[in-house]
Amino acid sequence: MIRLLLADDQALVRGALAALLDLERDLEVVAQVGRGDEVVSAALAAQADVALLDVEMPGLDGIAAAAALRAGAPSCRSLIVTTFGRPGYLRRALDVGASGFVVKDTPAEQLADAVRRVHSGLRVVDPDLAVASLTVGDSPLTEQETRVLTLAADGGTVAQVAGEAHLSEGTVRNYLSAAMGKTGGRTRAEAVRIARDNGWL
Amino acid sequence: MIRLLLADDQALVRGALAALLDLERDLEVVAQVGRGDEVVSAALAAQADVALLDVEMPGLDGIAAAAALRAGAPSCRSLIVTTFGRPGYLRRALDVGASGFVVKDTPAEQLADAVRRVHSGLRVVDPDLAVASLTVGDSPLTEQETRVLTLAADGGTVAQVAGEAHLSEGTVRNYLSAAMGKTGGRTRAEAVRIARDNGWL
DNA sequence: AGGTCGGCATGACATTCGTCATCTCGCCCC
DNA sequence: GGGGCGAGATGACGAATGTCATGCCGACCT
Repeated sequence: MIRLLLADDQALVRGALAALLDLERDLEVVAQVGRGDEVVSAALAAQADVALLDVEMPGLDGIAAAAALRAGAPSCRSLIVTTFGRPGYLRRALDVGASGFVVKDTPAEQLADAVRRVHSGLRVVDPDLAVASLTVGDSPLTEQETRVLTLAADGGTVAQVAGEAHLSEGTVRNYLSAAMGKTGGRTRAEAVRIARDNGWL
Repeated sequence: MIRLLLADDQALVRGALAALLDLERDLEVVAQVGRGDEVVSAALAAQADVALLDVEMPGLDGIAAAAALRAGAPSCRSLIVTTFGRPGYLRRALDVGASGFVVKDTPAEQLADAVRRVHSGLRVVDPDLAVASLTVGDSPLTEQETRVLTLAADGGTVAQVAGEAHLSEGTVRNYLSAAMGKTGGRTRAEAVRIARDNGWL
């Protein structure tokens, strides 16, 4: 009997996944949480074998949660289940010790198999995404560029970003300029979009 | 026995919802599609009573699909099930004749009840969203403003948008300026964000 | 000590943007 | 025919943005 933990911020999806997986004879959902920062404690309390983690979650994102699991509950393997097939997500997830990465586009029948493979120590990776991850490569952005770009992502002015980042206004422009150069975007907004699509944010 | 049609572009979510709803004695999933433009034909072929429609779908979005259902398969009621609780979505969905609107945050147990209520002719509306819809109101943007803002949404420059829209460069700026005024955003990107959050795009 | 390098700031410059008043043209209405 | 009206265009102007060269400073070699 494989003991499962579900982490997804959408209660409906969580419950539906639980229903789907509980249909399998050898699977058992023993915990559900809606926030990333509750994953480790729930995994410990429920003695979960495998954690299904969404990437977009309040508190702690799924990748960070996988890292926390690795540290705090090493016997629990993690399988990232996410809406967005961003190459950077896959790379970061594997870097952090996740055992599997599945996008929500995959047929429902394959999920249980993915869980079993992960539980038996194998790695499960979406093949399309794997090649995308290779062609796109790692994020070319430095830490600061990422930070500034993230702050600028919701459309604030340079002055606002400079204030939030405790940087000079000119420096912010420099970082944004560098980020635009590296992403190939001609505009700040375009750079944000490209970085998002690649999972670099 | 209530016959259900599921429409969601994410196969995993679709399958999971099917598993969840099939647990109920009086519910039966008779069709599943991954695109909005397959909804009507599938509903007719399967003689569905209620259609669960996601908003974000390729081909035709869930709201347009609900409208198409109203016209092409009037005996099938539609229940919008969406990730994003955008007030504008709710309003448009109701305008178009949808019988219910549920966000994916709601507990899984309530979904079956929502389906039953919709089937019996009642309307199901998320109460929080209903008040939000009242306070936010309808989109203040004109058709052109919406179009230009949508084109500008992915970060292109004014010249690009002008080319795609077959408008003068100055006119584009005028529309963007108007859109920023109406949304309250100080920046083009911010206007995009606000319009998106309200479901005006 | 000297040298190099990365993070941050500064200043100057050409574009681009956001704003506004104004003009044209087609359309509807009386 | 005349008057309004809305969509689109134009032009001008100040502010914000994108780009680049340069200066400063602390860290880290050797």
